[in-house]
Amino acid sequence: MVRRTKAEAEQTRSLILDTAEKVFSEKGVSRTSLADIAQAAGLTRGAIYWHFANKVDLFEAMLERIELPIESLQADIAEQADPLTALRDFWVRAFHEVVDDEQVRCVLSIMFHKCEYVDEMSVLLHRRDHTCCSLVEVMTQAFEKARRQGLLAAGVEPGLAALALRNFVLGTVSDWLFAPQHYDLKSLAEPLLELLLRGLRAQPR
Amino acid sequence: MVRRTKAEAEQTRSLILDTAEKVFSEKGVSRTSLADIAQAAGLTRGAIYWHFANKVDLFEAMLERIELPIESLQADIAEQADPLTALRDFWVRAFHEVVDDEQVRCVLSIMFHKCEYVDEMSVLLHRRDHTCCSLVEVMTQAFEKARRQGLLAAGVEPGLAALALRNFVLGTVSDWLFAPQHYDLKSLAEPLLELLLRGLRAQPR
DNA sequence: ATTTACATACATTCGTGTATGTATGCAAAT
DNA sequence: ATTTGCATACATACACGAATGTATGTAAAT
Repeated sequence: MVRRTKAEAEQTRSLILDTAEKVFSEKGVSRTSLADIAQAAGLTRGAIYWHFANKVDLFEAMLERIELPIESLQADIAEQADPLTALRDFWVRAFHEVVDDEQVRCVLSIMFHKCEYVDEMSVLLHRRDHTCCSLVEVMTQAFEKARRQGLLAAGVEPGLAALALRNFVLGTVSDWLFAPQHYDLKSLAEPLLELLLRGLRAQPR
Repeated sequence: MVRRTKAEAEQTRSLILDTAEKVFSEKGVSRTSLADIAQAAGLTRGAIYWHFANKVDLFEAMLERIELPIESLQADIAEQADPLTALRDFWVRAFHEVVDDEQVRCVLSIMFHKCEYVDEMSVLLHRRDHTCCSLVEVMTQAFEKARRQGLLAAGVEPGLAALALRNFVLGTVSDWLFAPQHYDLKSLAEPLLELLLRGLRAQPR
């Protein structure tokens, strides 16, 4: 291979990132060398070092390509009449995306089970921390809105409910990715979330 | 240091395991060398290689020292009148133990955030898989018993409820261990679980 | 005297980072 | 329209440290 055009170079960059997702998810981040990724991509380490400073830099670039659409969740909550249903639908869609989108599934399984949260990965640490906090904040707003509308069951604290829902959602994705063959997340997504939310909705009388 | 008595040797074995817990949880499993552990324990690699075949063997021995008391949960469910309350109390105690017992906290944080679930760690993989399945089985029995006793809300499938509760519980422990300073799990353990279970209990009328 | 419980020393492998080589695309100068 | 020059996009080669596994040494316990 020799000098390619700019567009082709961008293509090999994407190829490296695509390959990294696969190899990382198979061998784990720390057990895969840059030579492993290069070989799997049909390149050499030279190509990787041209596009990325080192393995951590490549890993971070890989993470950058997917993100949780929190603003979208916030918009859903603001727009829709029933914030609890908005929450449910958002997470059902998210679960469906996890099942259907191989890239999302791959990267999430890396983040949950194929990497180590240590100092060296400070970007990863802060990303996850930030996402966790944002989720609780936005979902707390949803439960507060529900309470104002009389849609929240009595005695349910919005902050606590948001915490519980976050833990449940992340736990569900994590556990399912660990053993996807154990059950069909796509068909159980809505029933599972409805089970959680049924106790939080105000009882009609 | 030279030849110690049998009891002293067992003591250094424990020292190695204790030290491994700490160093693994600080640096991550794959980033810590056996030299790191030996130095932190005031020993040399020779001592580690005497007691363990290699790092994976040491890691597995470390895991062996803690286990989830599933039989205890099964007994609680069988003995107590209200299986849902038994479930709640069991997990509240478990959460409290996570907060109070440094060893448990340390090893769980390693299992959740400081190691990679890849082929090489097949023992770890099977352990986690087995624990997850057992949890769902035992808790399904609890929900089935509750249904027979008329304590389960209508329309709640025991298997689905067990799955939801497992995901919630593991997600909660995982998320809290990731950032323990964010909230006090000890005081929130019961409210969180009660929040989950309130929707699953039969409504009195 | 032999085995135990380590410490020490050594060889080898593996991964990284960097330095260098090299063929090509592109842009300006002629 | 060529040619010239340089930057680009990699491949190749090399040097280094780190970690592993093993072989050997050694003093004490049995």
